[in-house]
Amino acid sequence: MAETILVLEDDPAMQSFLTTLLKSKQYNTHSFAHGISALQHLTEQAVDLILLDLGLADMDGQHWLQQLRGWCDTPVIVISARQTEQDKVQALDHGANDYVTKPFSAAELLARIRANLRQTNVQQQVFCFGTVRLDPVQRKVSRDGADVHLTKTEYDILLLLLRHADKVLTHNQILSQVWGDAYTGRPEYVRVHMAQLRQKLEDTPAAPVYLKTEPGVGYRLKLQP
Amino acid sequence: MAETILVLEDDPAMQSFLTTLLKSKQYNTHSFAHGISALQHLTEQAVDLILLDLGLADMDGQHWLQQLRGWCDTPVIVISARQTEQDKVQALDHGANDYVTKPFSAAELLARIRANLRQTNVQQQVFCFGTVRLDPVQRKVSRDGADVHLTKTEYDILLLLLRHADKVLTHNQILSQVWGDAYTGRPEYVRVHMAQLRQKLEDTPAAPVYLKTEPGVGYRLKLQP
DNA sequence: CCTAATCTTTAGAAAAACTTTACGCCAGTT
DNA sequence: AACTGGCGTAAAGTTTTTCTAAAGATTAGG
Repeated sequence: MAETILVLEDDPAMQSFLTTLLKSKQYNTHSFAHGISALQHLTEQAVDLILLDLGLADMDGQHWLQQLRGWCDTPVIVISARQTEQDKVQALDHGANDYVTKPFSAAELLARIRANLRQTNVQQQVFCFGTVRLDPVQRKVSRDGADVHLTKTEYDILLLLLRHADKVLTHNQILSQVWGDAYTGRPEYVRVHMAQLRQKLEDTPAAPVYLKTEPGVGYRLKLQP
Repeated sequence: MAETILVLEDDPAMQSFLTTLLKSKQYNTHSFAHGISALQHLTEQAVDLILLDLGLADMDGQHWLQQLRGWCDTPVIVISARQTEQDKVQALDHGANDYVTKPFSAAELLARIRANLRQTNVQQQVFCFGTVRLDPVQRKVSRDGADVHLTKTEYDILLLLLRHADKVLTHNQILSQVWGDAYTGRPEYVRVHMAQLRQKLEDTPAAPVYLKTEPGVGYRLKLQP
């Protein structure tokens, strides 16, 4: 499953360079030129990593970062032409996870992206809840020790929920991660497949203990009943 | 509570510089010149962060890192005189969290240390008042340690009040933020849901201590009773 | 102290959201 | 060409949430 990276960069040439680079490595990208619209997007949909150019036109990048950190822990890599020590220290203390100065090499940026994504994905081999186990390496799911066959869609949804265990995922987050951005606004797709997952994984599908509905919002996978 | 930093560096002058710098910032330090002894130490005692000089005499730093990552997730900041892109990419892909090239500024190194320590301490923002806690990441609310179920509207109102704690929010501000601009002028919507919130969160809903009414204006959430 | 406006609380109606099942289509397989 | 499994669609039935309305309490102002 591809990770999603948000790019906040107001220079069109640079934005295009970054998105092309990221897409060539199979990342999903969401690009924004304005701080406001990026923040708005993040409130609606979580991403796995953020690339932030400090030199934004509409607001100060440092200030943007500070604001974001009030409520969001997503890793942020700052990209900036400014090389002074003070800029770096300030950005890192405002919550940046890494700082890259222009000009930078594409390979180094990609490596730093990988390093920052890695620490998010808790290097857990097997995900568990109740008697259910999901092994992402073997792409296998079992319940009470017996293998359970999941379709690709079901598996993708379950893995997404497990990667964000105990958090609520909105219908649109699930749709865009599993089906693709073009499918947002079709919550019924998710519902049908959630019903299937409950049939296969819950003791009492009609009264689910782990795969919980959050009416009006989305779904949450609870690790504890 | 001071964090402990392990320094693996075989140049005595550099090691001394680093430990002095770290101690001046109240970090505990454990210094090693040999990869083997550092590994040995780590098996016995966990540290919060590792500073690794790639130019070790007794073994290759890249290889040391690779070995460590087999069983240990502690953040590693690599320090190296080698500036080539290939070295950086390799170290980051072997599990380094950050890469600093010599010569570096002390302030920048300290800032990067802070940034890397920060992401370990899962310092997720949580809003609190009385015994009530709201975790915006998990979208969960608890009271006296027990989960409290809030509907979407109730949750949205509470989060809005918490984001503007101790300030008065007018009915119309709440309506436009939670329902949308088209709903201003219907204060009764807010009232019914505020009553619900009090039922769920206040000890004596009829005499609220936190969710206060400002007659004629709106509501205010007081952080202190 | 009286009045009008504002507010709390409850209950039930209405709306929205959700679950579940069934069916037809499509792609890949036999 | 028929079979199969997986998916999207639709519809019926259920649950949850929200809105409405009304009765009683509180507040602000004269």
